[in-house]
Amino acid sequence: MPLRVHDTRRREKVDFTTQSPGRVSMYVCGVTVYDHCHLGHARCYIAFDLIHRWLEASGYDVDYVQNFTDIDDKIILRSIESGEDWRDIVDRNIATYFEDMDALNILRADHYPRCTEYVDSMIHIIDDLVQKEHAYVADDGVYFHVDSAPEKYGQLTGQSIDAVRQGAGGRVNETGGGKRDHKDFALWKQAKPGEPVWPSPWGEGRPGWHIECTAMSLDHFGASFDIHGGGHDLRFPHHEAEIFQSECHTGHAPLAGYWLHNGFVNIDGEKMSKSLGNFWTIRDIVQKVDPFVLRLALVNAHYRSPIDMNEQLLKDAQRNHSRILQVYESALRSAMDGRQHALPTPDIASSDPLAKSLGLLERLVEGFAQAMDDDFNSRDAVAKVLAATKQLQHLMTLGTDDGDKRAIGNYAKEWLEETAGNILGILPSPDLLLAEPEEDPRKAEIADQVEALLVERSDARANKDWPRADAIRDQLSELGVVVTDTAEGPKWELE
RNA sequence: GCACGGAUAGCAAAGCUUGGCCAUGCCGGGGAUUGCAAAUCCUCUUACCUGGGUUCAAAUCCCAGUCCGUGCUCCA
Repeated sequence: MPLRVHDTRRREKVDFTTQSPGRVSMYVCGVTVYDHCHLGHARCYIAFDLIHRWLEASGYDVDYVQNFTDIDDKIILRSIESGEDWRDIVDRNIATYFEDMDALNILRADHYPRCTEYVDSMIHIIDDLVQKEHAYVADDGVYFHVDSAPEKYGQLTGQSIDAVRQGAGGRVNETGGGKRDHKDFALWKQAKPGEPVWPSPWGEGRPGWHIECTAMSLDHFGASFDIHGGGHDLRFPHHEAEIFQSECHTGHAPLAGYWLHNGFVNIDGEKMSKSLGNFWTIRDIVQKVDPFVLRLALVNAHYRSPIDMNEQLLKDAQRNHSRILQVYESALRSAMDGRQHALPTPDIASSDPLAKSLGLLERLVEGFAQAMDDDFNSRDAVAKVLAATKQLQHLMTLGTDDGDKRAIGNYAKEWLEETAGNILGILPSPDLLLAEPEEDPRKAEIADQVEALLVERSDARANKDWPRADAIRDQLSELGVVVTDTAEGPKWELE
């Protein structure tokens, strides 16, 4: 069953093959570290984390590079505003980046290059582009001349040069600075007073935004690599600029075998932006929402579709997540005791309910793999896991003795760990799950009072005095206590 | 304006490349269980934007149209 991926450049799903058998080189554009990460970053890096995990699970050795843009206008602006050294801003935000990504259970990439470490190679590439007359030197920097390679235009957006000229309207003439043409973009920016600078053949200055990814991908992978990823917004101009720079510099095309772009996150139907006041940072959200629940909510959509974040979505994710955890927890518990038997061969047509149930679960795990192989369709994969939780719950009722129970528990545990755990990344560690939850101090305060009322209520119930029993429950409810009657007797929780 | 993507049940959202079966979860209906609740289990109803076409058969393919989102400027 071949893996198929949607390539932005070809605009269709195609079979996935790598340049070097069994190995995948993957470059994903990282963050500009001028501030905390937001929900959109979470979506992007969870999407590529899933791709990373699935490729590894499929037997590929993945070399995953994700950069940090650690010098740019916004960082300089922050530094001027706050008086803090730009290097301190950058270091601090990189540290919080890793904290946020760890909280979301995102596995580390193999390399996290920073663009300021690559200024020399950027200068070398720019110099080469000037030599080859793909770039020109102006008063205020060096620019890439797009008309020097018109055949490369519009590869990711499908736009022709003429179309852009039309669409840009009045802006076409406002080339600004030393740019000869509206379409051209900066490779090197001459320093303004007070800005951080690096020496170059064109005077002191700093690199333009696009050139860093060219330098870093070239350094790690050479002229061509398998997957280039990033947010949907980066297709143009950033990724098209990379195509120009890299392919004109190396003479090798295409730069990347597959271009993957994740869809955006909206909040309550509106674009997330600071001006609308609906800007969610990852740190803020994980205060309110379990990071695993957030991860499930984001994974529960195809990575290319836009996703609308709202209360209902999180509520659904919360519910689904706790159902999965319930099953996982009971699997862990029954896997612990008793001696293990061999389970029957899974057979969907069998009259043995155990063999049949196992057969259905085998089918679901195959469905999970098919979903992930189909352009990393995590939405469908989640559906398979949810369908499996019911089946696993049913399976665990089928054990007739301890040996069965343990074998079934182990089977359920492995089923979930293979899919929800290792791939979707939404299972907490077993230790964490089985640990006794910390007692709420507010609970201890009223415990005696509640226990006394519960005893009274049990007496009332024993005497079939239902009005009295319900009155006590109402009384408890006023204390903020919810009572549920279970087979082991009444239990209570704070609301 | 140009480009890219989308329109599926009350809601969210897969499936469309390779036409024929079935998404999935929530909500709602019915039932089991329960003194009643909660939880759990069983079960059911409700769909493929519109109009044409192709076909034994269309959510899926073709043609035309409508509506929506995003990009074209720093953005994951």
